[in-house]
Amino acid sequence: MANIKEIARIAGVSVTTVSRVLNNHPYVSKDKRTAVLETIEQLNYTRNMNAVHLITGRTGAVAVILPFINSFYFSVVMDGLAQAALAAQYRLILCQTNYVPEEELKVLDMLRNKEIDGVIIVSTALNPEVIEPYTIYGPVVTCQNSGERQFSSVYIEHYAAFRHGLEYLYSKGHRRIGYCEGRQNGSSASIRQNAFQDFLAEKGLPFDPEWMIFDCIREEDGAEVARRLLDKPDRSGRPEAMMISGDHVAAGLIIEARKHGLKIPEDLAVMGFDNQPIGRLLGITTIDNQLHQMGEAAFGIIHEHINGSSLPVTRKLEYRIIERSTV
Amino acid sequence: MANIKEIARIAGVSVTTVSRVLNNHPYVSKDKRTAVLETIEQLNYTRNMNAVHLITGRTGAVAVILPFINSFYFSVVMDGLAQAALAAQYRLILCQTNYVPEEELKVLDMLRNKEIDGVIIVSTALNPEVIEPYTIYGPVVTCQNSGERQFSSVYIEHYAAFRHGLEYLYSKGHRRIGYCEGRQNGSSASIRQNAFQDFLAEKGLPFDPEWMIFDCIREEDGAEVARRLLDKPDRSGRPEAMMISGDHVAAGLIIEARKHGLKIPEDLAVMGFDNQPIGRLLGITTIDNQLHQMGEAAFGIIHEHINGSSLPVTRKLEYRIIERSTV
DNA sequence: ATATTTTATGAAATGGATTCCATAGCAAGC
DNA sequence: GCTTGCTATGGAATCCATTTCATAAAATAT
Repeated sequence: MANIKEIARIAGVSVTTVSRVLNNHPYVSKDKRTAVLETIEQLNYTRNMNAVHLITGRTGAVAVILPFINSFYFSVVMDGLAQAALAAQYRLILCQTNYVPEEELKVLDMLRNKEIDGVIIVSTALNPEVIEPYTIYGPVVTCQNSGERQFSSVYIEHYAAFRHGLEYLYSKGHRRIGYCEGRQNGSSASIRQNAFQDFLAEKGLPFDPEWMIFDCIREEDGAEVARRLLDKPDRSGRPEAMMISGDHVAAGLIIEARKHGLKIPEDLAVMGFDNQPIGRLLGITTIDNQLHQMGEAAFGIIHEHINGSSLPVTRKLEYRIIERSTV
Repeated sequence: MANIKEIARIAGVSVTTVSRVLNNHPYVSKDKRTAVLETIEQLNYTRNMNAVHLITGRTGAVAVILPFINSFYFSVVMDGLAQAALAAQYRLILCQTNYVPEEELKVLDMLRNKEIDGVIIVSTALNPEVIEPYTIYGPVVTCQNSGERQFSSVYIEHYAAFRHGLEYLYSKGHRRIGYCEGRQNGSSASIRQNAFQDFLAEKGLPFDPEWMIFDCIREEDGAEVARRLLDKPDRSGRPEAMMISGDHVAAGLIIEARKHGLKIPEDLAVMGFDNQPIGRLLGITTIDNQLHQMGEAAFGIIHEHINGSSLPVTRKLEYRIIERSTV
């Protein structure tokens, strides 16, 4: 109802003065300031932020693109983002896109439309070259390695991390190694797959396509893998060790395998990924990849971009193996 | 750069006509329409949504208040919300508040400021009477039962659901029943606590304050509870059954208890809550409380409110016991 | 006493779209 | 031949706050 003009009229000052009071600018006399504040109080006035956004060209909001929030990986990254955004007094628009490219493009269009100040892409179905042109409208930060681009990124070196895990299995004497992955396509998944295949090739280890299993998303998928491996009557037809991206999937596999009397790690070694609480509980040896820090860093970078720094940044995060008892 | 005025000038029409084209209004001749569309294409024009928000008084965005996203409960509800919002072409602003009242009030102020069209409160530290006055600025929906209020809510009947679980334990012959809860305060937690105490009193069952354990948030807390219970040398000093709000906590307890040689459910029956994937994996008997549907319903209600329906709605969701093998 | 800086204030332009209201041509109805 | 209704179009008001520019008084410096 009430607007700045009315406040000005009633307080007997100009709209400029009201705006100054609102924004804590100096050069407002004490009496006028109190007059304005009193009128604001009386009329229960607050500014219409849409008008502010229009004139300032800023909204104090950043969009976050991810496929779904209901997964350990994304909810931890999101928590890191949200924590940082809260501290910086920024708003996050959660754009859960289900990996639908059109939806993701709509979000990038929000940047053109000036609805948001920046976009953080946690995971996307879009190719980097599709994203790049949007950077002229505002800062974009990805949480995936997207090569040499005009936008910033924060990521863990999946290739190195995964190889490191494989080296660890190797050092423990394991030679027949299998591998479970989530979605087969997807940038980090294919990087991990390369790491896996390169490693086997370099070490001259046996490669059995049946030991490379995709679409392991949920706990139950891990259990299913256990059943499938146990189906093999011949023990030598089974891997000795499994590298599994996602501790929850590893947990499913372990619990199911134990049900069938398998000893972990004696009969089957299991190496997880993501350092999830369930992994800690079950004593799963895993690779911590600092998801929370990734979120924090991604927000930090976009925040800097919004406040002027225009050069793209590439930040690699550390990973480390957490030795527990499943290898 | 380019605005509607410039498009109008170059296309040789009025701004009104451009606006009509933009909004698919009828009464625009074919040639003018194409002229406008071509000019838009040429100048790579998109509208400034902040101007649209200002004049229309709508933003197409809804804020979601919750303490943290990184937990099963909240991420599932959020997923439900996000799914519904995507379908309705709405944006969700994730306001992770850490249960800090000032932050929550800031979000409600966004409603006053017209930055958002509505607020969905998944969980809050604020009392309903503090929230109520904000409903004059726009629709508010809570995911907690907040009594007779001027705003809508969607919730499961925690009291009934919890009692139902207790009845189930009772029907299986358990008499010495313990209870694990997350935060001690918090509306649904205290409702559950009442249900627990009322039930014991009515059935004349033994109540030991040591069997009522709070601050069980994480898996590890459940493991800690197991250790504490096992410390009791005397078996009759231990409960026969535990009612645990949160399957992940139940999982922690079960895994730790089994490590110490306890048989579940023979030595200790465990009933979970929330129907989480980990519960399914471990065969935990639990209560499903339709969290995803809660999110969907909450969005549905706020969407209806935004589109006119002003009467507050109260929607109760069904719950059901999922019988597995820990009771 | 004069020149300069600091403080205080407001008018008007700006950001960019939507929509009410007015006007007019043209077709159909009686 | 006259009224009513539909299609098409534009002018101007509206939404509301920020900021530049101009002006003037007061305070400080020379």
